[in-house]
Amino acid sequence: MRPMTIPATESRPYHHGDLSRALVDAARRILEREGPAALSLRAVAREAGVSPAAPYHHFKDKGQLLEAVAHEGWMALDTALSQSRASARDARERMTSIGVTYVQFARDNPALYRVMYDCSRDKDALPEQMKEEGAYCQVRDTISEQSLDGVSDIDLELATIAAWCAGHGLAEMISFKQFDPLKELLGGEDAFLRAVFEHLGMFAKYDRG
Amino acid sequence: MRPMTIPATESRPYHHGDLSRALVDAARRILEREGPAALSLRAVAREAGVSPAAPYHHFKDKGQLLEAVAHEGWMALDTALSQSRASARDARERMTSIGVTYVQFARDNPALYRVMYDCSRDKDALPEQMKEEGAYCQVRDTISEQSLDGVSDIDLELATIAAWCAGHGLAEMISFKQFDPLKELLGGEDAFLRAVFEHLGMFAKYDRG
DNA sequence: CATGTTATCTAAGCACCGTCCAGATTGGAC
DNA sequence: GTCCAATCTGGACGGTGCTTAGATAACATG
Repeated sequence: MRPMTIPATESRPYHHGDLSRALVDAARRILEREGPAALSLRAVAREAGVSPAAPYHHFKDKGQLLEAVAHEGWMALDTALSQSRASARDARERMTSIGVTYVQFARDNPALYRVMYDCSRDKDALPEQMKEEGAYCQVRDTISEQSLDGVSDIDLELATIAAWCAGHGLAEMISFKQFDPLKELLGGEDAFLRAVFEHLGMFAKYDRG
Repeated sequence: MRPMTIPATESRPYHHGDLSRALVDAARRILEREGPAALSLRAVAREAGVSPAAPYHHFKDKGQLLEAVAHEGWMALDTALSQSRASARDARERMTSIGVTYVQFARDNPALYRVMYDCSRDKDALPEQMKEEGAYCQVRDTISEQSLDGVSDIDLELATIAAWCAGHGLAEMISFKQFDPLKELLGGEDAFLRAVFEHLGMFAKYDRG
């Protein structure tokens, strides 16, 4: 007695169409709406309108789904950083700009940023791709661009690590909203970020200016 | 038929004696033996030889138990840092020493360090006590000791934040064991840590030397 | 010493979680 | 049209955090 006519117009026409895509989207929606604590596999399946076991045909386990979400986070960070680099006037401004952009990304996407690093913490490793062509490379390239010619590869790598550590540390501290009075004193969060990065003075050694 | 004589010699003589203490100890034991993922309330109760509901008479919920564990972590970090400061020869060495000690603490107690910051992440705030008399103060005092006289309070606070961020960031990166080749190149992890801190160069502005 | 109060602990149960399995459904290849 | 393989569902298992009701035992009071 169920219609055999045009079931194609239903909201779920296919088996599900592209469920892995839908699951990752659902996860990101939950993440923004309710935060990382509410991100259970079952909640994601519910949000996608599918049974709790369905995700297992597309992801080995919950961790692998979260990795897919984290991966999109890293790519979003990539584009944010490269936009920031492109819009900066000179090499020096590019350095500050990329650092501030990194921290702003973490501030504006706190749940996503947390998933990105939680995945890494569980695996005891940052994503390989990030080191080979992603955000980490952009930091290294930016440092390299404004470095003096005699800087060795080791120094360049150390500077990149130092910058990355400082950025990540600052990003986490920002989420612990305890510097607010200081921020006001300095005239807003952006000014605060720039001030901290200045105090890191991490690039003095390489600065062409 | 159970003996009414000398039940006092049993391993559990009292109701439980000091269960909150026993629970925190059990939690730390599990943490070292099996890592943060295995740290469930029920596992802690099991390890302490007590029913799953017993902890609720001593802690409001699981988070509060973890906070107690984290608190002990912060205190342990406090003593490690002050020992490090006390054993350093001059002010400059004290700066490097406290930074390296911080990262070493995180490396040597990875599970505990993670619980410490996971608690903070859940509460969106670092522990108050840390800012008022704990590790954070030690960093600020150490910077203050070697600073030039004209340095303002704001600059001192910014430098402390910068140092803390760099230390925490480095501590997390170290746990992602991806700098190992570089470490070997530089002759071991300690040399690596010192090199990174040098590249941060964060105290150039204040350095008396 | 008997009594009652209070803190502590247990047993059982709730809703939820991640995960697996048997079976139903479906799209596409032959 | 038939079969196959991929996909999805319903149901189950053990685990989790947490609550409630009731047992137990230390302690203060008479």
